[in-house]
Amino acid sequence: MAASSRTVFHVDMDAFFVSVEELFDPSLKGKAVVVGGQRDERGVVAAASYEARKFGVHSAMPLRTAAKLCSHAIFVNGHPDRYRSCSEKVHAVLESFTPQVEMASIDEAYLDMTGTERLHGPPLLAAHKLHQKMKADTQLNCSIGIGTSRLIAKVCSGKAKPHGMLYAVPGQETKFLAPLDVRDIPGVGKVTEQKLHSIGVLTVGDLARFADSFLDEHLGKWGLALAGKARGEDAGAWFDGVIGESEAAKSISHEHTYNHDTADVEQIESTLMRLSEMVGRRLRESQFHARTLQLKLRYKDFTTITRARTLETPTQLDNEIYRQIQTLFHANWRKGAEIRLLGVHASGFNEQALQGDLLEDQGRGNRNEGWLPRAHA
DNA sequence: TCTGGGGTCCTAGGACCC
DNA sequence: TCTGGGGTCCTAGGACCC
Repeated sequence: MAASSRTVFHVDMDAFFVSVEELFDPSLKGKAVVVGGQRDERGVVAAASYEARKFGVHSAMPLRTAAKLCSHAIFVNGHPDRYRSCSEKVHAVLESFTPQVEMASIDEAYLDMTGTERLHGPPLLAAHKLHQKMKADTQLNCSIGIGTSRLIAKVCSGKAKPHGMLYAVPGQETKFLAPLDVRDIPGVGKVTEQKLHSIGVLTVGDLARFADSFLDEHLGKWGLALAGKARGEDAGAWFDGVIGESEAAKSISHEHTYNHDTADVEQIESTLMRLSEMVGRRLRESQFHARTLQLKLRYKDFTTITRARTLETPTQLDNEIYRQIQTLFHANWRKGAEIRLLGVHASGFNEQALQGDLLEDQGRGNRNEGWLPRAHA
């Protein structure tokens, strides 16, 4: 068992956005810093320094709330381009350890370190070297979780923060998971936590008591997989699947929240035009054509609707995108009602392979058989 | 204290087809 | 005469993640 098990690293950068901002402005170091916008703006916290967290500030919290909890905090606008370029440096460091790197987001990655012992030594030594190289090459700290699956490694990195490492030894997974709070499991948010509590499940170990049919009924197939994992089984694709290159994007979207709600048609249409152009530009950059276009509309009272339209011919043209979005808007807007947010979303890229140049899709690997044209019956 | 923006995945119902 | 069953596509909404 242990001999054949995989070694998965989950590498998670510590307070990534804040740390990157500190590189650009060292005077921020050691202070309460909130990244995401100004203290009086509509918006939420994208990241908070550990100093700010002491005052109860955390990500996803409204900026104005953060300002009340921690009035001396320094508020900084986000710089996505800075984070992207730092993320590329992080990626390069990881690739120097193993080619099997999968960036799971801008600041975290899974590494398949199986079979790298001769090169890097046992897991904890390899992790120590990674810590050091990361700091040397990027000036950033990371936390490292080590286990036999993505799930175990991810849970470990969460427990290792900041700037730590944690290794769940092969064979001990069930024991390791059992006492954990269900909320420690990635994918269990507020809603699922409440559902689990209501049926008496507080820890991962508690899940083992329930029959599969019951879990399937109440939690769906994800809960089923988690329970399997809690019992030490391989639980399928996400938990146990191959760690490879990050896959191509499946959707592209842009949205905008107004600082002041509006029902002004000219203003609304110019926003939709701008969002359509942003989506179109990114489609062309990625050489995607989208089949499905979706409008998102959020009213003043936060009620939100989405309306989609699938085209016969996929597109990447600003004008075509805007025409569809504009039509959807006028067919669905409660006329005169004030709008808080507008969004334009493009998806259905796979089908493009049917119309377009299959050669373009070479090198994407052969796992995505779904996008290959089916043989004509 | 009102609640961003960019994503992924899942569910559920209806249409449609065999 | 009271009504199949599976599969796929599409839409809308929602949970969740960083």
